[in-house]
Amino acid sequence: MCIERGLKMTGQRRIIARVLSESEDHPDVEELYRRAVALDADVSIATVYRTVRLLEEKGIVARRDFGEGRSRYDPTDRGQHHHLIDVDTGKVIEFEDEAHDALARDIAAKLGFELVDVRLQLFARRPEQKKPK
Amino acid sequence: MCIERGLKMTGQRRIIARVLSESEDHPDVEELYRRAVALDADVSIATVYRTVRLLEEKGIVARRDFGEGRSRYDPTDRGQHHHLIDVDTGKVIEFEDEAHDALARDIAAKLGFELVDVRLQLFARRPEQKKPK
DNA sequence: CTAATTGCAAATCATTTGCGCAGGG
DNA sequence: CCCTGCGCAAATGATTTGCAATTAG
Repeated sequence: MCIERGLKMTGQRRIIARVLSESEDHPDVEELYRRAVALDADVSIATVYRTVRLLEEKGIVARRDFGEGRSRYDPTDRGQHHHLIDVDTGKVIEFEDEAHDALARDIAAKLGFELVDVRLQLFARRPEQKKPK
Repeated sequence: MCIERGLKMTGQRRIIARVLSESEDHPDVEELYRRAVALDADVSIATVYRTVRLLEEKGIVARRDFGEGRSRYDPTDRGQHHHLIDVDTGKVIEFEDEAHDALARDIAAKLGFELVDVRLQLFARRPEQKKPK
């Protein structure tokens, strides 16, 4: 899936790549490290950082920043998508929206630009359950 | 403009508030500190951090994160707006878009949520001037 | 065999915080 | 006068990096 990109396929890279491709959520490096160690103890957190950076440069994973001070990652093979963050639970929901992407392209064009990438994050809450403060 | 919020109006806060309200761009703390010192030497970077956090909690400034690893700030009296980042120059352009905000509300509603906040960033480039690599 | 990769620990970077002192109300 | 806010320097937390040992191709 990512072997033929000029990277040596080492044991730790294999593990980290697997952890990433199997993840359905948006783990941070600490979490990736935990999962990797659970599969094979021979990984250091430094290698996770290095690998994740490498995969990001190669376009295999996307780095996300939800304003928590650390980065989260997810494989790009899930397709271009955006995020809705439940402000009460912190849960992240992915979604795609054709109409939105088209609108984004239009907005950029109107400003005289050609769109390269869009980052959209919706912070929201479930309406019914009023949080007692 | 922000005095009656239960904050003591000290000299350094006055300076930092002025620097912020006069800024047309999105300075980071380091930059705010530089500008503040230029007006009045009696400010420490720690105070800039403290003040900026305070003003953010009070809703007087907005914290932005353009994925550079540090936060940038701008006064909220400029209104709710989004950002287009020129990927070649790093320049940030602000814009508003009614249609987009409505669409965002719709998307959240469709997912069963009530929108609290939207963060939209367009990464784009000017089409004509091809950057020589 | 040789360059790429790893682990570890030390180094960075942005940001926060403890503490004794100063100043606003 | 009292409590809040300040400067300083040390503490934190995430991420990066130098270096010597290890390994993929």
